[in-house]
Amino acid sequence: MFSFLQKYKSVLLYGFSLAVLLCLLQLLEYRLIIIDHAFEVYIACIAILFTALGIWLSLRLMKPKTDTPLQTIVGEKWVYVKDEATHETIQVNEAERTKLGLSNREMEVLSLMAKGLSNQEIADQLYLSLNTIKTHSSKLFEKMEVKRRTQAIEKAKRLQLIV
Amino acid sequence: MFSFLQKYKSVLLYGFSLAVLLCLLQLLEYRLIIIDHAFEVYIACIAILFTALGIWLSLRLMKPKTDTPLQTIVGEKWVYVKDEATHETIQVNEAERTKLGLSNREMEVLSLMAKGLSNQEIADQLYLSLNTIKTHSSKLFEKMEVKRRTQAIEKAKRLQLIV
DNA sequence: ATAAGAATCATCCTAAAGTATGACATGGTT
DNA sequence: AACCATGTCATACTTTAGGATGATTCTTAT
Repeated sequence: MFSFLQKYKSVLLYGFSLAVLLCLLQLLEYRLIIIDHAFEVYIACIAILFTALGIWLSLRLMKPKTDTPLQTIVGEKWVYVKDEATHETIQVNEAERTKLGLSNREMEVLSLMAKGLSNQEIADQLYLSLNTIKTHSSKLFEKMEVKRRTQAIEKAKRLQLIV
Repeated sequence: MFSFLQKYKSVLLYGFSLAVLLCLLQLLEYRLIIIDHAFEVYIACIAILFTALGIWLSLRLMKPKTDTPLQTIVGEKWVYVKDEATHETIQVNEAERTKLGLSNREMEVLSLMAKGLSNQEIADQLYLSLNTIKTHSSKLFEKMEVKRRTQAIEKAKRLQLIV
């Protein structure tokens, strides 16, 4: 019963406000029926009002589909980590990281990837060989079950492995 | 004069149909005023009609030109999304978009890139040639002043061009 | 009516990314 | 001591990405 109300609350609200509006119109009707010439004005008012209602309604009904975010995760462990590059504390989803079994270096490479660096640039930044970065990224993709660095970035951001 | 008609033809059309509708209502009015009890029905008809008009109007005015049909977007799972330009995928930060001068197709390609798709997958998705996607992405990088797709994704997310 | 931009596709070429495999060193675990 | 995960690097190879340029069609704006 409660969930029913929850689910259809918007519909009920629309219905209710429509009813109220109609009641108001009824009231107006008896007031205006005396003034014979005001009829057209009355009709015009109704027309405008309900046009507006229609617009409002459609705008309302269009929106709700968009605000369904991907991550509404509850009850997970969050860890605060200091970022060497920017010295900012960043939130990382440690649970997902251990689940995927990503090592420190792999995380480091991943976050630099997400910043848009090429493998060569990552190698320069970490004072490593290009081949090493390739190895890391290959293992990374394997563990994350993705094929490309762009997929890795997308998944990492979605799982809040990186920020 | 002709271009004026061309430009505002939709507005004029709306105005014209509204006028016709009102004339019809006027006609109905004189017919129904005799049947005293049908007044409420009359009002209800008007209300429904104009609500519908409002909905129709707002739908029309919301999406003027983008006639991109139903799209299938690949990720880890297959999701069917109706891309209407105003919703989730495109046009989050319109100001930045126009500042960079990104076209509709470029935005579309950009958002699919950010989902982790390869150029070939994007081409398949949009029923376009691989070469076309390459052209789009090249122009995209030029306009965004980046060198790689990962940089484009990073910048696009930072500027909220995409979600 | 013409110019401009958007969208499409092609070819040729280079750079970067990604795969596969092997090797070696190190630090912690059993 | 033997084992294992991690990290490092290399070679060889395939695939994908990206740049440069040109051409065509279609819509839109001046």
